[in-house]
Amino acid sequence: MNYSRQREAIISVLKNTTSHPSAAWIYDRVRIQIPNISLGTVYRNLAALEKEGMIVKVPVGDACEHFDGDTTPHSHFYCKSCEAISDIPFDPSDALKTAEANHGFEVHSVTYTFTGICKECLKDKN
Amino acid sequence: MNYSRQREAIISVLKNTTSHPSAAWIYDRVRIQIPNISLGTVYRNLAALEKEGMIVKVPVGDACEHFDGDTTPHSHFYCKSCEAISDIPFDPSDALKTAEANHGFEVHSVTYTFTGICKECLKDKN
DNA sequence: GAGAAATCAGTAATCTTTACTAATTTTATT
DNA sequence: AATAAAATTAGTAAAGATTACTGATTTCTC
Repeated sequence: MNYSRQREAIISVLKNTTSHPSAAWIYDRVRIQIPNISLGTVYRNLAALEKEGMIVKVPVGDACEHFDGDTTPHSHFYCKSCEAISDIPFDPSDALKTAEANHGFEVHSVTYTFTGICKECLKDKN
Repeated sequence: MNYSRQREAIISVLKNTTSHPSAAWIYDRVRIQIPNISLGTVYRNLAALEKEGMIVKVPVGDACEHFDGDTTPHSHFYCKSCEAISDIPFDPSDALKTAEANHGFEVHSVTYTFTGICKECLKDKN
């Protein structure tokens, strides 16, 4: 993989947020530095980085894909109300070993997603 | 929610497969019974059934959404090679309790997705 | 059976993502 | 530093998934 300024900027955006952003959000951020970057470039690089294991996809079941620059073992919480994705320090790696041992799969990653209503949104309801 | 023949057919398709199908797949199946059903009807009913908790979304990070008629606690394995989604009898409900207790979220569901290469695809490689 | 509410079929529109192409940038080599 | 091959990009077009809309049909309640 050759160097590119665009890819560096995308990595930098992803490594400096905990918001698990979509491609569109990343595009908006990167455009501050590189105003004429193409949305296709963002998508292409996100796919390449995911393939290399440098970033992680976080599918939560809303309209679009989300990405995470933090590849250490942890879990996610998706709020159905405000649609935010937050981290939960829950290491799923034990389950990974169990799955490989019991089912014969070659497991590359485990995504553990909790869905519900977050603390802030619960507050707003009362 | 009023009765509709279309919704019954959709539920029936979902309850009689373990393949975690997409809306398009469900549409094709239901059309055998109801040839002029509309794709929009399938989407609308899937959303309504999911809201009611009668079915479950299974986001795996491919192009489209998948659905599961089995709402009992279990987990999923997504094969990156053949793109099949299979069940794993891994009950995530303990983790749910942990998340609620430690983080104050109101957790509605937990999605535990393993991603990798399934047994059959591993066989094909050799 | 009649009226109100819910649902539907069919179509159009929207949104996300991918594909394509000619131009630019990077890398390796001299 | 100049050069050629390979990788990457911007910009645009196309594809695919999902939602929105409208007038007609079906379901429910009385």
